[in-house]
Parts: sequence; structure tokens; C-alpha cells
Amino acid sequence: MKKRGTGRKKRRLIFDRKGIEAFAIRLKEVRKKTGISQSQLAFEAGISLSQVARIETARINPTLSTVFAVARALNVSISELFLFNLPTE
Amino acid sequence: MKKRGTGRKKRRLIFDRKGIEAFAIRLKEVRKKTGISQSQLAFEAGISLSQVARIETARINPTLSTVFAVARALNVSISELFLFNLPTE
DNA sequence: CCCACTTATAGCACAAGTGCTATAAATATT
DNA sequence: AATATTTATAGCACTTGTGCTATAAGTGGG
Repeated sequence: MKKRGTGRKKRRLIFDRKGIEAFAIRLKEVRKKTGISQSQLAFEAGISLSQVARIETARINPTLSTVFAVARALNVSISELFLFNLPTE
Repeated sequence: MKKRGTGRKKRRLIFDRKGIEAFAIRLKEVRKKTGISQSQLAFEAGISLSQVARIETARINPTLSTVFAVARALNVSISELFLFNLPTE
């Protein structure tokens, strides 16, 4: 008996764990290289500190706007932030 | 008199309109180059058609997972999808 | 051992992304 | 022109990203 409500089809959202993890690693790497703290990055990017931490620990699936803000704050191009091999899902 | 509830500070989310628009243009460009329809792209990427349309018309701020899925479906690297100058916000 | 700083978690409230479905509008094709 | 295909909108329900605040855990200096 696994009726979900009234025969509602289950929506499957995507959460690309591997990709998100790869990005997390890359971001931390770039941030470290510029020598700033998560807190400073958050301030510069205009996002919250908790959000930076959540991204670097791959807990969330950030939006493009957030990524753009981070790239600007780190003074790197978007391409540079994605210099890693996107793992096959 | 513009009290919002009980003195709650307004949270400001970011929505990088210019960046999102630049990405929309770039995506449409890459998709066209591969000669597939929004519908096909959606299917290949495992996302909904409405989502592809919303992205290409810059109506939403997609997540990284969505972008990753699209890149895989188009057989391009993430960097390639971001081959445009990120406009200053 | 303290202390300051940094990073990681947690919970709440709210805003927004996403899937799904349906439909309209625009664009090709015959 | 008529038809088919593609693209754009819209609304709903559900899920999740985000800010904010607080707190714990890790780290390095003195």
C-alpha cells in the first residue's frame, strides 16, 4: 500500500550530488588560493555566511545567481570556477 | 507606515538578471548549434520542457544541478556553457 | 590554557525553483 | 491556407534554496 495521496505521480527533482561535490571542492580551492575566509567571501559576494558554508560542504544545490556572485567576489571567471571534470551522474 | 509584520528585517535575495539573461542567450545558442529542440533537450537532460523554456527566456534562476544536466545533454563542458562575459551586476 | 577566528550545523520563515499539465503563440512544412 | 512543430506562458503543488540567528566544533596564537 504505497498510495501517495490520490494517485499523484511522484515528481522527481534532480540533485546532482557528484557535481555539487566537485563544485564544492573547486570553490574551496579557489577561495583558499585567494586567501580569504568564508566570512569575507560571503560579505564580498553579498550572500550569507551560512550559504557559503553550505555550498562548500555540498549540502545544497546553489543557484546560478549565487555562483555568479561568488565568481565576482573571487575575481575569477565562471569558467574558472568550473575547471573540473563534471562527474558522470 | 510600512511596518512589515513585527519589525522583521527584509531579506534580500539575489537574482542576477543580467547574468541570467546572458546565460539564457548562451544556452539557446549552444542548443541551436546542436540542432535539437527544447523538448529534446529537456528529455535528454531529464528535466521538464517548461523548465528549459523558462531558462531560455531568463524567467528563473536555475540551480547548478539543472545546469549540469543540461551541459551533459548537450555534450559540452560547463566551461563551454559559460563562454560569455559575465556582466557586472 | 585562554582567546580570537574560522568553519560547520541547525532551525525557522519566506522566496523561489521545479515538475506537471494545459494552452496560447510563434514558426516551420506541405 | 491548413497542419504540424516548436516555443512561450500560466497555475498549482511540492520541494528546496536562502537569509538570519544562534551555537557548536575546529584551528591557531599568545
